[in-house]
Amino acid sequence: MPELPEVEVVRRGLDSWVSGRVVERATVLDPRAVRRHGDGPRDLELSLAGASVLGAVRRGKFLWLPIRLADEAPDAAASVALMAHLGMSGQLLIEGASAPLERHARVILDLSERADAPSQLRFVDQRLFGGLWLSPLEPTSDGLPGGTGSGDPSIPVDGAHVARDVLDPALEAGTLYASLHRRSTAIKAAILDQGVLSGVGNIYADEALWRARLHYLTPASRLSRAKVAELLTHLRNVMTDALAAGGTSFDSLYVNVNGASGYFDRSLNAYGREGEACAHCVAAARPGRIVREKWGGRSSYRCTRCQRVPRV
DNA sequence: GGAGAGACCTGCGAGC
DNA sequence: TGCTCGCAGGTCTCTC
Repeated sequence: MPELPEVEVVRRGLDSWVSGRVVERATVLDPRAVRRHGDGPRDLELSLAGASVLGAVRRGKFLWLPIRLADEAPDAAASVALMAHLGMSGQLLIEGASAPLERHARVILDLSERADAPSQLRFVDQRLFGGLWLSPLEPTSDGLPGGTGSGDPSIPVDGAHVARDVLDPALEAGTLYASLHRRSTAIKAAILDQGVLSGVGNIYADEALWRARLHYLTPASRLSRAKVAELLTHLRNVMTDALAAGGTSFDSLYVNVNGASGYFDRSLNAYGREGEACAHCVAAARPGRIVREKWGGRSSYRCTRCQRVPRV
């Protein structure tokens, strides 16, 4: 399932294949994929027709394409963003118009001709947790670029609630500590909260907590400033490692814009390793094993020995 | 305002 | 063989 590294791989693909092109036609095949567009699928189709794509930006797991609408001046800055969230199973694929339509294709954008690039951007989503919609751009609250891939201090209204993500150099450990220090909730819930820091999903939360030797139920407010800085470093490292590997893929649900899967799942130490020996413990000749536990409606993986249950 | 639970959604595998 | 059920999980909404 797409998390921050996977979304960044997709963003880079969109930036190279879609930026500078015009949407000649938008076709919504399944209205459920654009349900977050308040004015309905027909309005989305009409708004996108003739719009120019000016880039590809990401904050956390939210992607957006700043666009200039057809009725705006050719030199005008983007006033609106085409938002995209991949949810659990979303894919944004660049394909030729003659390529067979995917079973779960939901939206098709026909793009202006470019000799070296296919002509369609397709949004494919099996489970429909993701979607596309339009959102107006507004200035960022801190005057900094809105996200990765942008030099422009603007952000979509629908992305303004999302905190800066793990790979954003503007996110500082001190800011994260101040945010966590106010929370009595479990550390895993805190780092999954996109309003605290963005881009962390279930897989990488478990991996970073394993690297930091923290139990997922440890109260966020109990972490020292140094431990928060260490956790942020682990989060950044695990994301960077995953990005270098092209993302994590357990099945065909996550692919880049060319349809290729990543291979970081082979490097995971906690997530999906139920019953296996913990790598920390193997190195220290201890008997720790990875267990899977249900928490918050989803699975959490931890080592029984180096991620012990916190004392209440 | 913070925290937790439930809903959304579909394909797959297990169990009967 | 075919049916039912549980599971996977990011985000939003609702309730307390």
